[in-house]
Amino acid sequence: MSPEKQLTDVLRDWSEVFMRRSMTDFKRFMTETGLSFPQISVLMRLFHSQHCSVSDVGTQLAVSNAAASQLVHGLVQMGYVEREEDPHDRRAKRLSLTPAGGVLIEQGIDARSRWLEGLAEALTPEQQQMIITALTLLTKAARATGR
Amino acid sequence: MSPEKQLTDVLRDWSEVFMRRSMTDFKRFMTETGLSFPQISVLMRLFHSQHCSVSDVGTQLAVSNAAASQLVHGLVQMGYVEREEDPHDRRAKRLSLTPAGGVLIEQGIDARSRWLEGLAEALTPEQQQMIITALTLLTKAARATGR
DNA sequence: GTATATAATTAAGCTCGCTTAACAAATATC
DNA sequence: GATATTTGTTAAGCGAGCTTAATTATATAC
Repeated sequence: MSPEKQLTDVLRDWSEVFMRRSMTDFKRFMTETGLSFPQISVLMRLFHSQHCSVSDVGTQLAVSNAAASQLVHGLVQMGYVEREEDPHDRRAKRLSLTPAGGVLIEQGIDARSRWLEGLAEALTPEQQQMIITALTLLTKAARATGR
Repeated sequence: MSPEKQLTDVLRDWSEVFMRRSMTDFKRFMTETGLSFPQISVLMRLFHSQHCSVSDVGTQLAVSNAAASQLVHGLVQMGYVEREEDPHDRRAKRLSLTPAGGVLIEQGIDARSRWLEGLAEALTPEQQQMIITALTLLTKAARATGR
């Protein structure tokens, strides 16, 4: 078997395990928090880049501004998101997570981290080192090919 | 920085890149096929284990049997799923993908494979070899810790 | 200064997928 | 063989999220 084929295979294998785990984790997170997929998407977006606008959110979720606005409205009422006027453009709103919103998303991230830590524990230091090097390469390559 | 911490960090980094890519790919797949998230979930389930029942589908998607039945009904009408009587229990139906349904899901899988292949090409043979070894270890560890 | 474009919101209406409840048919249980 | 359980389906109704269209307020272009 060619190395390329072999690599694609192990990548696909790993993807499958990883995706399955992620999906079940995500579903659990949804039921635990009572939030929907689009709602969590918005919170994640704000977690990674604070102070974006309503239209930014709409663009990223590929929905209309109206839908984004409604979504944000709900999250504001739940106390997870704050809206404030953009000082440079008073038409626009700068969105950000409230402390409660931040805590919520961090809890989701922590859950995954714990799984990853458990994974690390199951490996010898040499194996860990190799995986660190390998994943660093892989991530770099993925970022380079990403749009 | 401890190796465990370092490993968790690179894993998280990789997760982020991988998840972002997967999400956008999945969304594109949804719009291209015109299928919803639950519909695709059903097809995926049938792709990985043919001949399961309606209640199996409901259990896996964590919805009622009624919802599963309706979902399946729609997919049958679209020509992606077949229902046939279970020979051992005439109450139950054995579900399976039609050829059209199989082709559809394979297209989705192929799209991801092409991305992974692109990744492989960007690496030297030595790097590829190391990643193969590393990911094999990681997948094995992940399967072991999986519930 | 007037006209046009942009940011966000609101309202009305639609589709989906979910639920519960009622039901039919086949199977298990006793 | 009578009763209870399981499997799947249908009907009615609900809520979430999307769309388009209309509205308001601000910013930009000429």
